[in-house]
Amino acid sequence: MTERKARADAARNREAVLAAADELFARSDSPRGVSMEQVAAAAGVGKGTLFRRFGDRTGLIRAVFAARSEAVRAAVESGPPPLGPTAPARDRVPALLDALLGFKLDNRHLSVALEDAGSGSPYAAEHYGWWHGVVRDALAEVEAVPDPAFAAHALLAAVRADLVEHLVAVEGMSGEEIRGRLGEYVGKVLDQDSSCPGQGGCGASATR
Amino acid sequence: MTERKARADAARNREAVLAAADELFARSDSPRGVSMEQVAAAAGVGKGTLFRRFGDRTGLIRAVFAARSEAVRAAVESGPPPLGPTAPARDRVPALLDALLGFKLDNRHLSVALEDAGSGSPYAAEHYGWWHGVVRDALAEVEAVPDPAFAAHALLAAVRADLVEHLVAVEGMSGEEIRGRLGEYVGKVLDQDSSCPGQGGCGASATR
DNA sequence: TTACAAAGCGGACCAGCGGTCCGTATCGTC
DNA sequence: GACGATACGGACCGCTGGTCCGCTTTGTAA
Repeated sequence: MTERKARADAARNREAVLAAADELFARSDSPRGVSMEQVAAAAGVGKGTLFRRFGDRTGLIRAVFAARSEAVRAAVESGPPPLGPTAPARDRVPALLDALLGFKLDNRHLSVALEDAGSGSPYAAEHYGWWHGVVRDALAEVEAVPDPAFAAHALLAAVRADLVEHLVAVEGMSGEEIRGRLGEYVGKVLDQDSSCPGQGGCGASATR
Repeated sequence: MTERKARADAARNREAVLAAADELFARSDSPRGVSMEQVAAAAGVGKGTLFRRFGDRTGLIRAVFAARSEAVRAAVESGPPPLGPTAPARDRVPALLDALLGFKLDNRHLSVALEDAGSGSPYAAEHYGWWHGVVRDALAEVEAVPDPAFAAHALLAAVRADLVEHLVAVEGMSGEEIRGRLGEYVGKVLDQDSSCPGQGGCGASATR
């Protein structure tokens, strides 16, 4: 009925391609170094198949990326605090960014590939729109942030894949280091200056 | 001596190429749509000349970009406050970011072209390293910022060319609007006193 | 003014890419 | 087993960045 009779080989090939592409992107240093022909060969499939199923190179990358990020997405959409929607906004924003950063650290090459995917900017991808919406809405509940939409863009920019890649590969930072710095930075954006008037007023406990 | 006399035609061609490329990138919607052959043709020059002088596509783009940004660079390096080095850091940081944003607004397409220039990430360009250094050093003089190096990366990321392009082209924001929002945002990162109220105050402020 | 190397030029040429196309093999069904 | 629908695959195309080398232009020194 509404169900299209999916052919078995088609489904199998789809999986094979996703797996092969994932593998190749992870292995390769430069995403541009991975050609569609290579992916096809690695998956044991013809080039035509690849393009028919995914449209173009960008479509393939997006599909692989979507498959990989399913878990994080689920955690954000309906997981427990602090990532899930029930968490208080003040806690959720850092958690969201940390989760996204963690994901990019775990899938560096793939993430870079997605961002420089030929057609259109990274901002055109549905993936970005989704993250921006989530972060914006969470920020909107934090009074100290006057412009949630812009702040969301700015914060998300701080975890751009190529920046993360640069910090790791060129500046030699560890994942944990980056997470720490990002946490501090996000905290700075979220905290309201009004809560801490004058200098030296509020000292005391450095909650870690 | 060490100076080789530059041939007149060589210099003339160089200028012609830079001008033609600048023009083409400014006109074209997508930087990838501008081919080296087009640039060569527009400059009235052979393709070989182009590659001999600039090495590769990335080199060309960087050269055009460098020529364009000379003025801003000079203003930052030895201009009057608030952009120049004599300005107090607290005023200079917003000024720097505003200047960079302004430049990207004025040279949107070229900036996007530079960022997605094939070889290497945007972070590999000398241009980025320079900006990062300036912003980092200025931030270091603002006590409220615990990690100038990371904060500089994060702030610079907020004015990435493709983000700016997105805000203008897709979200329909005006240049002035963006400047305003950025100003607010930067202020948020810079403000705030060095200490915070006990409870959940300013995220993790672990001195390492 | 002429002669002559060195510097520079240009466009034919190449390998490789993303993407298309269509004859052929495979699948699911009756 | 037969048959239509569906998916396959790789030859093929246009175009790109980049190379190469015979030819022209330039600056200089006689």
